[in-house]
Amino acid sequence: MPSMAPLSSGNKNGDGNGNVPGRGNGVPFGGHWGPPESTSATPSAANEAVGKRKATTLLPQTRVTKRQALLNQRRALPIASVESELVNHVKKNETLVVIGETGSGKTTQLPQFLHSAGFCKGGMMVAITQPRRVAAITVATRVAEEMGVEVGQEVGYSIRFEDCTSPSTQLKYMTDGMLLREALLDPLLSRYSLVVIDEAHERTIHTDVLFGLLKGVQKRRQAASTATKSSKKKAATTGVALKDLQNLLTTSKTPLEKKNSALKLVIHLEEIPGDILLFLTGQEEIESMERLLKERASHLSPKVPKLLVVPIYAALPSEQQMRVFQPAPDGTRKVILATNIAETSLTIPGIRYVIDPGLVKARAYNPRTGVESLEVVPVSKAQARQRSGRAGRERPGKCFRLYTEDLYRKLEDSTVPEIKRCNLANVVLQLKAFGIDDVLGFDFMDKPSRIAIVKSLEHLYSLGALTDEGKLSDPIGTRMARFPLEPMYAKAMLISCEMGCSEEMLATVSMMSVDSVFYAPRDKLQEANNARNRFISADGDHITLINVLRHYIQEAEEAGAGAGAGEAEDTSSNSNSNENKKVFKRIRSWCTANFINARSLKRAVDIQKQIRGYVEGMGLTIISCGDDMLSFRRCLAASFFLNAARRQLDGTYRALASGQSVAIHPSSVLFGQKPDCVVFNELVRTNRSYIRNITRVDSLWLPELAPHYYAAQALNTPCQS
DNA sequence: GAAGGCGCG
Repeated sequence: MPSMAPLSSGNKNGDGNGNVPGRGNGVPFGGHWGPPESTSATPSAANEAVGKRKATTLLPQTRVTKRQALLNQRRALPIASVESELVNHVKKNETLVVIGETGSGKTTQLPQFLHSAGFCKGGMMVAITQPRRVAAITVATRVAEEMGVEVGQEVGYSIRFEDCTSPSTQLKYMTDGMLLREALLDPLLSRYSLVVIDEAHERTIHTDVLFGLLKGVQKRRQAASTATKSSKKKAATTGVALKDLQNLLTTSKTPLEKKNSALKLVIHLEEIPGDILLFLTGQEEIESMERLLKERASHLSPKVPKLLVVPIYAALPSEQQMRVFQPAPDGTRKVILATNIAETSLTIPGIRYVIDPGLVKARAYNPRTGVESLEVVPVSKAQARQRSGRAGRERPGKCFRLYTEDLYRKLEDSTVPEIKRCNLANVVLQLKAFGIDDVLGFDFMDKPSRIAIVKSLEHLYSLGALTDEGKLSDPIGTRMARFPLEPMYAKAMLISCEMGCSEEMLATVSMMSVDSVFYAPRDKLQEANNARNRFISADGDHITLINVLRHYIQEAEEAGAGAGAGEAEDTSSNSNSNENKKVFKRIRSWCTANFINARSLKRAVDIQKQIRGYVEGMGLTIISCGDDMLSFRRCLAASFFLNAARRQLDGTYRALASGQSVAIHPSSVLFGQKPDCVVFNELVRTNRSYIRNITRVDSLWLPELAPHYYAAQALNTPCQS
């Protein structure tokens, strides 16, 4: 897979005011500083350093002069002037919050300062966490280059499916989720002298759990040893540097008006040439805007620059995603229609104009009903700044905000931390596995609501992961916590091993753990549906997805991959041999022909392989039920009994656990069918409440297979149609 | 009757 996202902090456009204030204990996010918006930034040492870097890396040079050039660049970074001050603060304080702008050198330089200061002596490491995998890889690679070592040696990285470290590794870049997994095996994180939590302002769920956990680790390590320094945390807010950026504020109010304004703005922008980045909320909005823009652009007078409209969102197949990086032909203006993927996850060079309608689709969670939803909500001020910062990275740019200055002032300062907006079942299971029995009393930086935690405890108890005393059960709970899966899927794996269909369940949980493998653009919906019919099972989506995975692996084997599709792609990406390229190409075209998202499916294969290893590591065996899909459906009922729904007299469905009315999602193969009773994997609310990934079951199986949950309920009355 | 913001393990 090509890596998509140049690291944001790799783009050096700081304004050169490189103050890096040290702060005392426990004052995270004590302030935010940086240049005010709409101000011109003066050229600075940091900006000049960018030019030098580009020039030096392009010229063929000897290794020695290249290192010298790298060293000069390092010295020009704002953070370089405060190295000794920073190191002293780290030595003096248990916890340090470092705030500096994008490009000031926090991510790449601070770890090297710590390395020079001796924090990696005696086999100890410094961990630096990142919210995203690509960032962990690119930063580690960059730092290794600066230190003149091979990545994986003194400087390494660790992400899911890829451990690029060795016994000599001293600086270890890793995803925050990966450090959490490590903490399960080594609760004192005894191999690390320091932990640096980068991009802490993003407040991912993993970052927030780490904060609470590290606070406990500090206390226990202090108690265990007063002689050694304990772990340190660094929280970094990335200031957004705006170069000559102006904000044009209009008065649109409703999303529809904003859409029209955005449309008009793109068409009528009489600004000097430069690409436009328009933020929209989702795939559907992007697809309709794409149609509208193309239609209008075809009627434009020849005097106006032509428009090249390029969509980008996470579910788009990667070949199409790559189009945003291709420069527009001369005389053509590129217009990128993006979701918030373009906010942090990928940086598109050459953007001169950003149009920000001020809306974003955000996850919301109602703990009372257990329903997750995606709601279109106003962005926060921090998000608005982040968006405007995507323009003018290389030269002056503009951001057009489609809302009034008054509305901007009313926006929240920052986005609500993720941990307050989602289902906590997995977090609570992990905390229990860390030995934290009092989850309600856990030291969260922002505490989720009591009801959200209690609901998660109830959920885990229903799955048998907790004892009556609320402790992690053994072996069920301890085994569940070891899987990198949602608790319900982890339990499903364990049950399937007893019910003789673990091979099928392994395929199911792998497919459930990735974004939908079916790619269905609006304009080719019929074609996509026809393609899906090749795999369809009348029993529902789970078996349909198993069929997809089986066909894929068979295709890969026929293409000459030997041991399976995962192996095929692994080899092809690591090798340049023509044979592997051919295999890779054939699998790709099979995916395209079947409207299958190759990236998602590849990921499912990787997960399948990883989970298989975990199951076998527990001494359990993976066995297939062959064609006995009845057994498998019974196993689905036994596993997903909390997510069962029955058809009502009026044709709607009632979710049995919450009692709420739901409908079968149009993406389900059972859409349009009228099964009496189903189990499902997701309950999402959009215009109405939909259930997704559904299998037809017999309602009598529920009290039979989950008597502890259904014994009291009368399910033996047949549903009338 | 008609639809999937972004990540991480």
